[in-house]
Amino acid sequence: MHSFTEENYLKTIYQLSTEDNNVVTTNGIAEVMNTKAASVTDMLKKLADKKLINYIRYQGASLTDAGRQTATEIIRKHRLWEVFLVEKLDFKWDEVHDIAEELEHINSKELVDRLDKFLGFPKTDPHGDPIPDRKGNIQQKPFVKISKMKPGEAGKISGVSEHTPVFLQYLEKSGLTLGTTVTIIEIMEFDGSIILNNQEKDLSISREVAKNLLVVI
Amino acid sequence: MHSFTEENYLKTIYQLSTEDNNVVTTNGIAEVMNTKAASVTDMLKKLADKKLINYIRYQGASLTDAGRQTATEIIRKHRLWEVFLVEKLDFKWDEVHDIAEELEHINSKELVDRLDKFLGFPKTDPHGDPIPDRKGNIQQKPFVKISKMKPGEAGKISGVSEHTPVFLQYLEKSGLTLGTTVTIIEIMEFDGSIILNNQEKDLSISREVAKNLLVVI
DNA sequence: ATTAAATTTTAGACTAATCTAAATTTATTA
DNA sequence: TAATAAATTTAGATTAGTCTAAAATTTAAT
Repeated sequence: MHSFTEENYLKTIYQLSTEDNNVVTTNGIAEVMNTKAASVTDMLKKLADKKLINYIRYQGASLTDAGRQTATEIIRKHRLWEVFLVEKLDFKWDEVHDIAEELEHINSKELVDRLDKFLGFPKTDPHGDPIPDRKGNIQQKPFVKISKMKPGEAGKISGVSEHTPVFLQYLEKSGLTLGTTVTIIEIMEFDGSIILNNQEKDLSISREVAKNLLVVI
Repeated sequence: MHSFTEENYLKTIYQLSTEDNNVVTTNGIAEVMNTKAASVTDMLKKLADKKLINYIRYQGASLTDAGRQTATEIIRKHRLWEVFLVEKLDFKWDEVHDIAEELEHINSKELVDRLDKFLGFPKTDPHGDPIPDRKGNIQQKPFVKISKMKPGEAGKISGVSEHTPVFLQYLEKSGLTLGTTVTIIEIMEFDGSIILNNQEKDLSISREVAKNLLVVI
Protein backbone atom coordinates (compact mmCIF):
# COMPACT_ATOMS: atom_id res chain seq x y z
CA MET A 1 0.00 0.00 0.00
CA HIS A 2 0.90 3.66 -0.40
CA SER A 3 1.37 6.15 2.39
CA PHE A 4 -1.12 8.94 3.00
CA THR A 5 1.41 11.38 1.66
CA GLU A 6 1.96 9.47 -1.54
CA GLU A 7 -1.78 9.23 -2.01
CA ASN A 8 -2.20 12.95 -1.56
CA TYR A 9 0.46 13.70 -4.14
CA LEU A 10 -1.14 11.32 -6.63
CA LYS A 11 -4.53 12.92 -6.09
CA THR A 12 -3.12 16.39 -6.60
CA ILE A 13 -1.24 15.37 -9.72
CA TYR A 14 -4.43 13.84 -11.08
CA GLN A 15 -6.43 16.97 -10.43
CA LEU A 16 -3.83 19.31 -11.87
CA SER A 17 -3.36 17.16 -14.95
CA THR A 18 -7.04 17.29 -15.83
CA GLU A 19 -7.17 21.07 -15.36
CA ASP A 20 -4.01 21.92 -17.29
CA ASN A 21 -3.73 19.15 -19.81
CA ASN A 22 -1.53 16.34 -18.63
CA VAL A 23 1.97 17.45 -17.60
CA VAL A 24 2.19 18.89 -14.12
CA THR A 25 4.90 21.18 -12.73
CA THR A 26 6.78 21.03 -9.46
CA ASN A 27 5.73 24.49 -8.38
CA GLY A 28 2.13 23.78 -9.34
CA ILE A 29 2.03 20.83 -6.98
CA ALA A 30 3.85 22.73 -4.25
CA GLU A 31 1.32 25.54 -4.37
CA VAL A 32 -1.75 23.32 -4.18
CA MET A 33 -0.27 21.21 -1.40
CA ASN A 34 1.09 24.07 0.68
CA THR A 35 4.58 22.69 0.65
CA LYS A 36 7.97 23.57 -0.83
CA ALA A 37 9.24 22.78 -4.31
CA ALA A 38 12.17 20.84 -2.85
CA SER A 39 9.82 18.51 -1.02
CA VAL A 40 7.83 17.97 -4.18
CA THR A 41 10.94 17.04 -6.12
CA ASP A 42 11.83 14.41 -3.53
CA MET A 43 8.39 12.89 -3.70
CA LEU A 44 8.27 12.94 -7.50
CA LYS A 45 11.45 10.88 -7.54
CA LYS A 46 9.93 8.42 -5.14
CA LEU A 47 6.68 8.11 -7.10
CA ALA A 48 8.67 7.65 -10.31
CA ASP A 49 10.69 4.84 -8.68
CA LYS A 50 7.39 3.17 -7.83
CA LYS A 51 6.21 3.56 -11.44
CA LEU A 52 3.25 5.65 -10.39
CA ILE A 53 4.28 8.66 -12.45
CA ASN A 54 6.41 9.48 -15.48
CA TYR A 55 8.90 12.07 -14.42
CA ILE A 56 11.68 13.87 -16.28
CA ARG A 57 13.93 16.22 -14.35
CA TYR A 58 13.05 19.87 -14.95
CA GLN A 59 10.23 18.81 -17.28
CA GLY A 60 7.36 17.80 -15.02
CA ALA A 61 5.31 14.71 -14.23
CA SER A 62 2.32 12.76 -15.51
CA LEU A 63 0.51 9.76 -14.09
CA THR A 64 1.11 6.23 -15.30
CA ASP A 65 -1.88 3.91 -15.59
CA ALA A 66 -1.10 2.55 -12.13
CA GLY A 67 -0.86 6.06 -10.72
CA ARG A 68 -4.10 7.13 -12.32
CA GLN A 69 -5.83 4.04 -10.96
CA THR A 70 -4.70 4.85 -7.45
CA ALA A 71 -5.68 8.50 -7.83
CA THR A 72 -9.18 7.74 -9.03
CA GLU A 73 -9.68 5.23 -6.24
CA ILE A 74 -8.93 7.95 -3.72
CA ILE A 75 -11.25 10.39 -5.46
CA ARG A 76 -13.96 7.72 -5.57
CA LYS A 77 -13.63 7.23 -1.84
CA HIS A 78 -13.58 10.96 -1.15
CA ARG A 79 -16.77 11.58 -3.09
CA LEU A 80 -18.64 8.56 -1.77
CA TRP A 81 -17.86 9.58 1.80
CA GLU A 82 -19.08 13.09 1.01
CA VAL A 83 -22.39 11.67 -0.14
CA PHE A 84 -22.57 9.63 3.05
CA LEU A 85 -21.89 12.65 5.23
CA VAL A 86 -24.53 14.78 3.53
CA GLU A 87 -27.22 12.19 2.83
CA LYS A 88 -26.97 10.07 5.95
CA LEU A 89 -25.44 12.29 8.60
CA ASP A 90 -27.09 15.55 7.53
CA PHE A 91 -23.91 17.55 7.12
CA LYS A 92 -24.12 20.61 4.86
CA TRP A 93 -22.26 20.53 1.55
CA ASP A 94 -19.76 23.08 2.81
CA GLU A 95 -18.84 21.04 5.90
CA VAL A 96 -17.78 17.74 4.41
CA HIS A 97 -14.55 18.39 2.54
CA ASP A 98 -12.07 18.16 5.40
CA ILE A 99 -13.62 15.06 6.90
CA ALA A 100 -13.70 13.33 3.52
CA GLU A 101 -10.07 14.31 3.11
CA GLU A 102 -9.32 11.99 6.01
CA LEU A 103 -11.81 9.26 5.15
CA GLU A 104 -10.48 8.92 1.60
CA HIS A 105 -7.38 7.19 2.95
CA ILE A 106 -9.20 4.34 4.66
CA ASN A 107 -8.02 1.19 3.01
CA SER A 108 -10.60 -1.43 2.12
CA LYS A 109 -12.06 -2.09 -1.30
CA GLU A 110 -14.80 -4.08 0.32
CA LEU A 111 -15.73 -1.07 2.41
CA VAL A 112 -15.89 1.24 -0.59
CA ASP A 113 -18.08 -1.09 -2.60
CA ARG A 114 -20.44 -1.67 0.30
CA LEU A 115 -20.64 2.03 0.98
CA ASP A 116 -21.41 2.62 -2.70
CA LYS A 117 -24.25 0.10 -2.50
CA PHE A 118 -25.53 1.50 0.80
CA LEU A 119 -25.76 4.94 -0.79
CA GLY A 120 -27.61 3.57 -3.83
CA PHE A 121 -24.73 3.89 -6.29
CA PRO A 122 -24.74 7.69 -6.50
CA LYS A 123 -23.41 9.24 -9.71
CA THR A 124 -22.23 12.56 -8.26
CA ASP A 125 -21.12 13.96 -4.93
CA PRO A 126 -22.85 16.84 -3.11
CA HIS A 127 -20.91 19.38 -5.20
CA GLY A 128 -21.90 17.83 -8.49
CA ASP A 129 -18.56 16.11 -9.09
CA PRO A 130 -18.87 12.73 -10.77
CA ILE A 131 -17.98 9.62 -8.75
CA PRO A 132 -15.50 7.32 -10.53
CA ASP A 133 -16.54 3.67 -10.84
CA ARG A 134 -14.48 0.79 -9.45
CA LYS A 135 -12.25 0.78 -12.49
CA GLY A 136 -11.52 4.48 -12.29
CA ASN A 137 -13.77 5.56 -15.15
CA ILE A 138 -15.25 8.99 -14.64
CA GLN A 139 -18.40 10.04 -16.40
CA GLN A 140 -17.42 13.61 -17.25
CA LYS A 141 -20.41 15.87 -17.44
CA PRO A 142 -20.55 18.61 -20.10
CA PHE A 143 -19.93 21.37 -17.61
CA VAL A 144 -19.78 24.97 -18.81
CA LYS A 145 -18.44 27.82 -16.71
CA ILE A 146 -21.02 30.57 -16.26
CA SER A 147 -18.25 33.00 -17.20
CA LYS A 148 -18.27 31.50 -20.70
CA MET A 149 -22.00 32.00 -21.30
CA LYS A 150 -23.67 34.73 -23.33
CA PRO A 151 -26.72 36.86 -22.46
CA GLY A 152 -29.93 34.96 -23.10
CA GLU A 153 -28.41 31.54 -22.48
CA ALA A 154 -29.76 29.38 -19.62
CA GLY A 155 -28.34 26.40 -17.78
CA LYS A 156 -28.82 24.19 -14.75
CA ILE A 157 -26.29 24.70 -11.97
CA SER A 158 -24.53 21.36 -11.74
CA GLY A 159 -21.11 21.81 -10.22
CA VAL A 160 -18.43 24.04 -8.73
CA SER A 161 -14.71 24.27 -9.30
CA GLU A 162 -14.04 25.82 -5.90
CA HIS A 163 -14.81 23.73 -2.84
CA THR A 164 -13.98 26.11 0.00
CA PRO A 165 -16.64 26.56 2.70
CA VAL A 166 -16.79 30.33 2.14
CA PHE A 167 -17.60 29.92 -1.52
CA LEU A 168 -20.18 27.20 -0.93
CA GLN A 169 -21.79 29.24 1.84
CA TYR A 170 -21.99 32.23 -0.48
CA LEU A 171 -23.76 30.13 -3.10
CA GLU A 172 -26.14 28.77 -0.48
CA LYS A 173 -27.04 32.26 0.67
CA SER A 174 -27.55 33.47 -2.88
CA GLY A 175 -29.80 30.54 -3.74
CA LEU A 176 -27.31 29.30 -6.31
CA THR A 177 -27.60 25.65 -5.31
CA LEU A 178 -27.24 22.56 -7.47
CA GLY A 179 -30.24 21.91 -9.67
CA THR A 180 -31.52 25.48 -9.97
CA THR A 181 -31.73 26.99 -13.44
CA VAL A 182 -30.18 30.36 -14.19
CA THR A 183 -30.42 32.65 -17.22
CA ILE A 184 -27.79 35.18 -18.19
CA ILE A 185 -29.34 38.64 -18.38
CA GLU A 186 -26.38 40.90 -18.92
CA ILE A 187 -22.60 41.02 -18.70
CA MET A 188 -21.12 44.23 -17.35
CA GLU A 189 -18.36 45.62 -19.47
CA PHE A 190 -16.64 47.38 -16.58
CA ASP A 191 -15.67 44.39 -14.43
CA GLY A 192 -17.14 41.40 -16.24
CA SER A 193 -19.68 40.83 -13.49
CA ILE A 194 -22.84 39.08 -14.57
CA ILE A 195 -26.48 39.72 -13.88
CA LEU A 196 -28.50 36.56 -14.01
CA ASN A 197 -31.99 35.41 -13.26
CA ASN A 198 -32.38 32.73 -10.65
CA GLN A 199 -35.80 31.52 -9.54
CA GLU A 200 -37.75 34.67 -10.52
CA LYS A 201 -35.14 36.99 -9.05
CA ASP A 202 -32.28 38.84 -10.69
CA LEU A 203 -28.90 38.93 -9.00
CA SER A 204 -25.40 40.04 -9.82
CA ILE A 205 -22.37 37.80 -9.43
CA SER A 206 -18.71 38.69 -9.82
CA ARG A 207 -16.50 37.33 -12.60
CA GLU A 208 -14.67 35.31 -9.92
CA VAL A 209 -17.87 33.57 -8.89
CA ALA A 210 -18.89 33.04 -12.52
CA LYS A 211 -15.61 31.27 -13.22
CA ASN A 212 -16.22 28.76 -10.48
CA LEU A 213 -19.87 27.98 -11.09
CA LEU A 214 -20.60 25.22 -13.59
CA VAL A 215 -23.84 24.64 -15.47
CA VAL A 216 -25.21 22.13 -17.92
CA ILE A 217 -26.99 23.78 -20.82
CA MET B 1 -4.02 16.81 17.88
CA HIS B 2 -2.16 13.59 18.51
CA SER B 3 -0.53 11.40 15.92
CA PHE B 4 -1.98 8.02 14.99
CA THR B 5 0.89 6.40 16.80
CA GLU B 6 0.33 8.31 20.00
CA GLU B 7 -3.36 7.46 19.83
CA ASN B 8 -2.58 3.78 19.43
CA TYR B 9 -0.29 3.80 22.42
CA LEU B 10 -2.90 5.54 24.55
CA LYS B 11 -5.53 3.03 23.51
CA THR B 12 -3.28 0.12 24.33
CA ILE B 13 -2.32 1.58 27.70
CA TYR B 14 -5.99 2.10 28.47
CA GLN B 15 -6.85 -1.47 27.59
CA LEU B 16 -3.96 -2.99 29.52
CA SER B 17 -4.65 -0.84 32.56
CA THR B 18 -8.22 -2.09 32.84
CA GLU B 19 -7.15 -5.71 32.45
CA ASP B 20 -4.25 -5.65 34.90
CA ASN B 21 -5.19 -2.98 37.36
CA ASN B 22 -3.78 0.38 36.48
CA VAL B 23 0.02 0.39 36.08
CA VAL B 24 1.22 -0.86 32.72
CA THR B 25 4.67 -2.22 31.87
CA THR B 26 6.93 -1.47 28.95
CA ASN B 27 7.15 -5.07 27.83
CA GLY B 28 3.39 -5.47 28.15
CA ILE B 29 2.81 -2.63 25.73
CA ALA B 30 5.53 -3.85 23.37
CA GLU B 31 3.95 -7.28 23.17
CA VAL B 32 0.44 -6.05 22.41
CA MET B 33 1.66 -3.55 19.84
CA ASN B 34 4.11 -5.85 18.10
CA THR B 35 7.00 -3.50 18.68
CA LYS B 36 10.20 -3.39 20.71
CA ALA B 37 10.60 -2.32 24.33
CA ALA B 38 13.05 0.41 23.30
CA SER B 39 10.45 1.99 21.03
CA VAL B 40 7.90 1.88 23.82
CA THR B 41 10.25 3.64 26.22
CA ASP B 42 10.74 6.46 23.73
CA MET B 43 7.02 6.90 23.29
CA LEU B 44 6.31 6.73 27.02
CA LYS B 45 8.69 9.64 27.53
CA LYS B 46 6.94 11.58 24.83
CA LEU B 47 3.47 10.90 26.21
CA ALA B 48 4.66 11.86 29.68
CA ASP B 49 6.01 15.16 28.33
CA LYS B 50 2.56 15.82 26.91
CA LYS B 51 0.97 15.02 30.29
CA LEU B 52 -1.04 12.17 28.82
CA ILE B 53 0.47 9.56 31.12
CA ASN B 54 2.21 9.34 34.47
CA TYR B 55 5.50 7.62 33.93
CA ILE B 56 8.33 6.69 36.27
CA ARG B 57 11.45 5.15 34.79
CA TYR B 58 11.62 1.39 35.34
CA GLN B 59 8.26 1.51 37.16
CA GLY B 60 5.63 1.68 34.42
CA ALA B 61 2.93 4.04 33.22
CA SER B 62 -0.67 5.01 33.93
CA LEU B 63 -3.02 7.36 32.14
CA THR B 64 -3.68 10.90 33.34
CA ASP B 65 -7.23 12.23 33.06
CA ALA B 66 -6.32 13.83 29.73
CA GLY B 67 -4.83 10.58 28.47
CA ARG B 68 -7.84 8.58 29.55
CA GLN B 69 -10.16 11.05 27.84
CA THR B 70 -8.27 10.66 24.57
CA ALA B 71 -8.18 6.88 24.89
CA THR B 72 -11.90 6.57 25.49
CA GLU B 73 -12.66 8.88 22.58
CA ILE B 74 -10.74 6.56 20.29
CA ILE B 75 -12.49 3.50 21.71
CA ARG B 76 -15.84 5.26 21.30
CA LYS B 77 -15.08 5.91 17.65
CA HIS B 78 -13.82 2.39 17.07
CA ARG B 79 -16.95 0.80 18.48
CA LEU B 80 -19.39 3.18 16.80
CA TRP B 81 -17.77 2.53 13.43
CA GLU B 82 -18.01 -1.21 14.09
CA VAL B 83 -21.73 -0.84 14.66
CA PHE B 84 -21.99 1.11 11.43
CA LEU B 85 -20.10 -1.51 9.46
CA VAL B 86 -22.23 -4.36 10.76
CA GLU B 87 -25.64 -2.70 10.95
CA LYS B 88 -25.51 -0.53 7.86
CA LEU B 89 -23.01 -2.13 5.54
CA ASP B 90 -23.77 -5.76 6.43
CA PHE B 91 -20.27 -6.75 7.41
CA LYS B 92 -19.93 -9.79 9.69
CA TRP B 93 -18.73 -9.26 13.25
CA ASP B 94 -15.43 -10.94 12.48
CA GLU B 95 -14.66 -8.64 9.53
CA VAL B 96 -14.87 -5.21 11.09
CA HIS B 97 -11.94 -4.91 13.46
CA ASP B 98 -9.20 -3.92 11.04
CA ILE B 99 -11.33 -1.36 9.23
CA ALA B 100 -12.48 0.19 12.51
CA GLU B 101 -8.84 0.29 13.55
CA GLU B 102 -8.33 2.81 10.75
CA LEU B 103 -11.62 4.67 11.10
CA GLU B 104 -11.04 5.28 14.82
CA HIS B 105 -8.41 7.88 13.96
CA ILE B 106 -10.68 10.11 11.90
CA ASN B 107 -10.76 13.43 13.64
CA SER B 108 -14.09 15.16 14.02
CA LYS B 109 -16.21 15.29 17.13
CA GLU B 110 -19.14 16.43 15.05
CA LEU B 111 -18.79 13.32 12.90
CA VAL B 112 -18.75 11.01 15.90
CA ASP B 113 -21.82 12.55 17.46
CA ARG B 114 -23.76 12.47 14.20
CA LEU B 115 -22.73 8.89 13.59
CA ASP B 116 -23.89 8.02 17.11
CA LYS B 117 -27.27 9.60 16.39
CA PHE B 118 -27.54 7.97 12.97
CA LEU B 119 -26.99 4.58 14.58
CA GLY B 120 -29.65 5.26 17.23
CA PHE B 121 -27.23 5.75 20.13
CA PRO B 122 -26.17 2.11 20.45
CA LYS B 123 -24.98 0.95 23.86
CA THR B 124 -22.65 -1.84 22.72
CA ASP B 125 -20.65 -2.78 19.65
CA PRO B 126 -21.13 -6.01 17.64
CA HIS B 127 -18.91 -7.91 20.09
CA GLY B 128 -20.84 -6.78 23.13
CA ASP B 129 -18.29 -4.19 24.23
CA PRO B 130 -19.85 -1.08 25.75
CA ILE B 131 -19.59 2.19 23.82
CA PRO B 132 -18.21 5.08 25.91
CA ASP B 133 -20.33 8.24 25.97
CA ARG B 134 -18.98 11.64 24.83
CA LYS B 135 -17.41 12.25 28.22
CA GLY B 136 -15.61 8.92 28.23
CA ASN B 137 -17.86 7.17 30.70
CA ILE B 138 -18.16 3.46 30.06
CA GLN B 139 -21.13 1.50 31.31
CA GLN B 140 -19.28 -1.63 32.42
CA LYS B 141 -21.47 -4.68 32.18
CA PRO B 142 -21.23 -7.39 34.86
CA PHE B 143 -19.41 -9.80 32.58
CA VAL B 144 -18.39 -13.22 33.88
CA LYS B 145 -15.93 -15.50 32.09
CA ILE B 146 -17.46 -18.87 31.33
CA SER B 147 -14.30 -20.40 32.77
CA LYS B 148 -15.31 -19.04 36.18
CA MET B 149 -18.77 -20.63 36.18
CA LYS B 150 -19.86 -23.78 38.03
CA PRO B 151 -21.96 -26.70 36.74
CA GLY B 152 -25.65 -25.85 36.76
CA GLU B 153 -25.13 -22.12 36.30
CA ALA B 154 -26.59 -20.40 33.24
CA GLY B 155 -25.85 -17.09 31.54
CA LYS B 156 -26.45 -15.07 28.43
CA ILE B 157 -23.48 -14.74 26.08
CA SER B 158 -22.78 -11.03 26.04
CA GLY B 159 -19.17 -10.40 25.09
CA VAL B 160 -15.76 -11.71 24.14
CA SER B 161 -12.27 -10.83 25.31
CA GLU B 162 -10.63 -12.05 22.11
CA HIS B 163 -11.47 -10.20 18.90
CA THR B 164 -9.55 -12.18 16.30
CA PRO B 165 -11.46 -13.32 13.22
CA VAL B 166 -10.60 -17.00 13.84
CA PHE B 167 -12.07 -16.92 17.32
CA LEU B 168 -15.20 -15.07 16.22
CA GLN B 169 -15.68 -17.44 13.30
CA TYR B 170 -15.35 -20.39 15.64
CA LEU B 171 -18.06 -18.97 17.88
CA GLU B 172 -20.29 -18.33 14.88
CA LYS B 173 -19.92 -21.91 13.70
CA SER B 174 -20.60 -23.28 17.16
CA GLY B 175 -23.72 -21.18 17.56
CA LEU B 176 -22.16 -19.30 20.46
CA THR B 177 -23.37 -15.89 19.32
CA LEU B 178 -24.30 -12.90 21.44
CA GLY B 179 -27.67 -13.21 23.09
CA THR B 180 -27.87 -17.00 23.30
CA THR B 181 -28.17 -18.58 26.73
CA VAL B 182 -25.83 -21.34 27.82
CA THR B 183 -25.85 -23.64 30.83
CA ILE B 184 -22.78 -25.31 32.28
CA ILE B 185 -23.23 -29.07 32.32
CA GLU B 186 -19.87 -30.38 33.39
CA ILE B 187 -16.24 -29.35 33.78
CA MET B 188 -13.67 -31.95 32.78
CA GLU B 189 -11.02 -32.50 35.39
CA PHE B 190 -8.40 -33.62 32.86
CA ASP B 191 -8.05 -30.44 30.78
CA GLY B 192 -10.60 -28.04 32.24
CA SER B 193 -12.73 -28.20 29.11
CA ILE B 194 -16.40 -27.49 29.62
CA ILE B 195 -19.53 -29.16 28.39
CA LEU B 196 -22.37 -26.76 28.09
CA ASN B 197 -25.88 -26.68 26.77
CA ASN B 198 -26.64 -24.19 24.05
CA GLN B 199 -30.02 -24.04 22.36
CA GLU B 200 -31.11 -27.61 23.10
CA LYS B 201 -27.70 -29.05 22.15
CA ASP B 202 -24.70 -29.99 24.27
CA LEU B 203 -21.24 -29.05 23.14
CA SER B 204 -17.75 -29.06 24.54
CA ILE B 205 -15.49 -26.01 24.58
CA SER B 206 -11.86 -25.78 25.59
CA ARG B 207 -10.63 -23.89 28.63
CA GLU B 208 -9.06 -21.37 26.23
CA VAL B 209 -12.43 -20.64 24.65
CA ALA B 210 -14.14 -20.50 28.04
CA LYS B 211 -11.67 -17.86 29.22
CA ASN B 212 -12.57 -15.59 26.34
CA LEU B 213 -16.33 -15.94 26.35
CA LEU B 214 -18.24 -13.58 28.61
CA VAL B 215 -21.75 -14.03 29.92
CA VAL B 216 -24.17 -12.08 32.06
CA ILE B 217 -25.82 -14.24 34.68
C1' DA C 1 22.80 35.18 -28.31
C1' DT C 2 23.83 36.72 -23.88
C1' DT C 3 22.02 37.99 -19.72
C1' DA C 4 18.52 38.03 -16.26
C1' DA C 5 14.67 35.85 -14.14
C1' DA C 6 12.12 32.01 -12.92
C1' DT C 7 11.91 27.27 -12.03
C1' DT C 8 13.69 23.12 -10.41
C1' DT C 9 16.97 20.21 -8.23
C1' DT C 10 20.64 19.00 -4.94
C1' DA C 11 22.97 19.08 -0.55
C1' DG C 12 22.63 18.89 4.06
C1' DA C 13 19.90 19.22 8.22
C1' DC C 14 15.66 18.22 11.18
C1' DT C 15 11.69 15.46 13.37
C1' DA C 16 8.94 11.34 14.43
C1' DA C 17 9.01 6.73 14.89
C1' DT C 18 11.42 2.78 14.75
C1' DC C 19 15.33 -0.64 15.46
C1' DT C 20 19.70 -3.28 17.49
C1' DA C 21 23.05 -3.69 20.85
C1' DA C 22 24.93 -2.28 25.05
C1' DA C 23 24.26 -0.46 29.66
C1' DT C 24 21.49 0.11 33.69
C1' DT C 25 18.12 -0.97 37.10
C1' DT C 26 15.07 -4.10 39.43
C1' DA C 27 13.68 -8.72 40.79
C1' DT C 28 14.81 -13.40 42.01
C1' DT C 29 17.15 -16.90 44.15
C1' DA C 30 20.69 -19.57 45.96
C1' DT D 1 23.14 -10.59 50.59
C1' DA D 2 25.72 -11.40 46.57
C1' DA D 3 25.06 -13.18 42.07
C1' DT D 4 22.25 -13.98 38.27
C1' DA D 5 18.23 -13.24 35.47
C1' DA D 6 14.72 -10.34 33.69
C1' DA D 7 13.08 -5.96 32.52
C1' DT D 8 13.96 -1.47 31.07
C1' DT D 9 16.49 2.32 29.34
C1' DT D 10 20.16 4.61 26.64
C1' DA D 11 23.08 5.27 22.65
C1' DG D 12 23.42 5.45 18.08
C1' DA D 13 21.60 4.29 13.47
C1' DT D 14 17.72 4.22 9.91
C1' DT D 15 13.62 5.71 7.15
C1' DA D 16 9.91 8.91 5.50
C1' DG D 17 8.85 13.34 4.88
C1' DT D 18 9.96 17.92 5.32
C1' DC D 19 12.80 22.29 5.19
C1' DT D 20 16.46 26.14 3.84
C1' DA D 21 20.05 27.63 1.09
C1' DA D 22 22.82 26.98 -2.77
C1' DA D 23 23.52 25.12 -7.42
C1' DA D 24 21.77 23.80 -11.89
C1' DT D 25 18.66 24.21 -15.64
C1' DT D 26 15.17 26.25 -18.42
C1' DT D 27 12.60 30.30 -20.04
C1' DA D 28 12.15 35.06 -21.15
C1' DA D 29 13.95 39.37 -22.54
C1' DT D 30 16.92 42.59 -24.08
